[in-house]
Amino acid sequence: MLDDRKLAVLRAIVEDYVSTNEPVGSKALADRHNLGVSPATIRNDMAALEEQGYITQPHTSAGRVPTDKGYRLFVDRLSQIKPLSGAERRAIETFLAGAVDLDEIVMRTVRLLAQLTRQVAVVQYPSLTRSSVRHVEIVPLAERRVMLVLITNTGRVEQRVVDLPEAIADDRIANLRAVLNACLDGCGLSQVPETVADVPDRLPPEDRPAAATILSVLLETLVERHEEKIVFGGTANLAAADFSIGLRDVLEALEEQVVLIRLLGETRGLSELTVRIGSENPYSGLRGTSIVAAGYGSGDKELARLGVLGPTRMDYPVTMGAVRAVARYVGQILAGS
Amino acid sequence: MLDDRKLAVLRAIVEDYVSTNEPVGSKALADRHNLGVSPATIRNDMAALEEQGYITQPHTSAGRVPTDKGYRLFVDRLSQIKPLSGAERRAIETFLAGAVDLDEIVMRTVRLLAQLTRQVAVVQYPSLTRSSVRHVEIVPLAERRVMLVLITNTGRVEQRVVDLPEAIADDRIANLRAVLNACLDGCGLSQVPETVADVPDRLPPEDRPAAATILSVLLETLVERHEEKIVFGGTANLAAADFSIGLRDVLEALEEQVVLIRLLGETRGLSELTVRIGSENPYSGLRGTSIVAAGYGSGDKELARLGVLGPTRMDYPVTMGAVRAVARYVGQILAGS
DNA sequence: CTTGGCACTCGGGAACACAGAGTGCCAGAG
DNA sequence: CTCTGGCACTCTGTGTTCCCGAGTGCCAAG
Repeated sequence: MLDDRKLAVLRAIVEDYVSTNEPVGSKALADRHNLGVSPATIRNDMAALEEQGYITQPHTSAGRVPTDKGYRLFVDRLSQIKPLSGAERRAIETFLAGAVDLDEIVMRTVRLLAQLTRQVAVVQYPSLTRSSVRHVEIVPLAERRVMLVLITNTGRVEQRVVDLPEAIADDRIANLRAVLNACLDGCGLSQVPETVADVPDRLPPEDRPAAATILSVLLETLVERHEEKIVFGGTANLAAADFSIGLRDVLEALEEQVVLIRLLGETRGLSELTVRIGSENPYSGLRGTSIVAAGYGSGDKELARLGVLGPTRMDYPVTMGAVRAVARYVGQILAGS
Repeated sequence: MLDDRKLAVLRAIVEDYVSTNEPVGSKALADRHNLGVSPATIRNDMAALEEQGYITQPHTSAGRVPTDKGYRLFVDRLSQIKPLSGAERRAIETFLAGAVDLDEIVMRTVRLLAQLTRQVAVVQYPSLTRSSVRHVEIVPLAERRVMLVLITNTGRVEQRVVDLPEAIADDRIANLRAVLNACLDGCGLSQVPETVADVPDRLPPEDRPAAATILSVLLETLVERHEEKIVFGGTANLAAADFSIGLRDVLEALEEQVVLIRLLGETRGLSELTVRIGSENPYSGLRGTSIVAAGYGSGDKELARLGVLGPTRMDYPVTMGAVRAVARYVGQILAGS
């Protein structure tokens, strides 16, 4: 069906189109890449490629442009992920190393990705469901009010103010805190509901109402925040890319947490790249945009995902290299802190 | 200089231009507003207004468009802030009331403002410098590692991991925590540096190295975070507004925390509105955009600022009404939590 | 299978004309 | 002195036409 030369032609078309943003014709191809054949031959190959839906022409007398299917083939079989330069790697490292807490790690990662790829960067906070408890703190604020602070092993901190049904002395709070921590230390967040079930039984009866209130807030926190937190940046790069049409749709999609999460896609292997090209992606407002995403995590556990979004016409090898590298570094930083 | 009719003409020009987005001519004005005079008279007035720099014409044979100076006069003397409808007020209230923590309050406020005004919303987190300490927590994580958590009266929580120079027992940490809280409870954050100066003296000598480390991190946190946290949303509204040119600049400005903070401007009275029109604002990339901002706070203390950014050609009375209302409600919510 | 030749198509830019909105100015009326 | 109607003038934006050139598809020959 597709012999080697046709594939070479497709690759050349994608590369040229990405770099020039103009439909590429047979003559230009023959000139710029030395394929060793004449424009006429290339035309025949192009006709075949078009026949099979890998490329298309915007209008009769124009050059060819890759279709989503064409990009897909390019990404799957015709390109190699381009590793970052040494300077870039070092830049990543130093830039991320300066972060002092999780918020800052995530914020810097967004900036980094956006700058590196000149695209819109999207980073998901380390998932609560896949984290575990590092510490639970109960801080008395007033006689009948405490603050519940949950610290996870990924450095994420959730806090919630709780109004208690009755006053409770500080030492009893200390006891409650001790019991809770004894139960939950290192416990995966998804196991928390089962694990705390027997906490009230270990407490003196008079503390149980307060404990019940606190526990219910704790569980609520886990449920509500199940909807993951996600952050993006680099939208200025959108304006530079030329898809003036649809820009509004893209911005809207970005502000919808839910859409954004679905965009990052499902997990495959850790730091395995997911590429969604144009119409492949689940949201109609994003025709014309592609997503390159990867999971990141510490050790071998994937904690969340990150990626970039840009025009279908993007430099996939470079972008994929950048996303993969950043995902790895973020994982390392997270493991180290 | 400017008699009443000329002012009425200016007002009419602003209103028409805002609603139609097209240069407005003398005939259209005479038709739509019953000023009681003929187009010719209006033309004379317009000539005077142009002479003095309140309006301008894009090209010779077009209608007039307000200048920044014209909008300024309009805002200062010709318009009344438009209060929100009852339905809108209720919507705000219920929407904000559902928030469980500070992050969520801020996030919802951004959405609310963006939706209400159909503009880009910008919200600053309650300032650290103007908050006070509600509680300091020191959580042991490992033998030589603790997490320092600082909770402010505005619900803001800062946390930082600290590596200690030497191991320290839990009960000694508890003591340190007690001393710290005793000193700092209710202390304004700006007073913290002086207040903690004598903490080491109250501790047994063997705890002082650890305490010194922890204190220095605490102070660092205050300094670093002096650069305030700020959040924006509703950028999709930018694409709808028609200033395709310069959109890139606007997006870039929005991603610069520093610029953003300066944009919100300085404090005047609480929930006093600040309006910056086009060239009045300090950042050159934002020619063509105006900012409407207000301070918000609980009680009578201004904690931070919020506002919206949109094209100079915006509906000031409505926008100002919305910003003012949201600022007030946020203040209330914050005071109540 | 490849290649050069050739006729054909179509988008986009240049040149041009034209209608319409809007202006400035002036002279006359109140 | 102020307002008004009339009038000539000046633009921009739009539609039309025309033509160039890039690029194609097809064909016949190597």
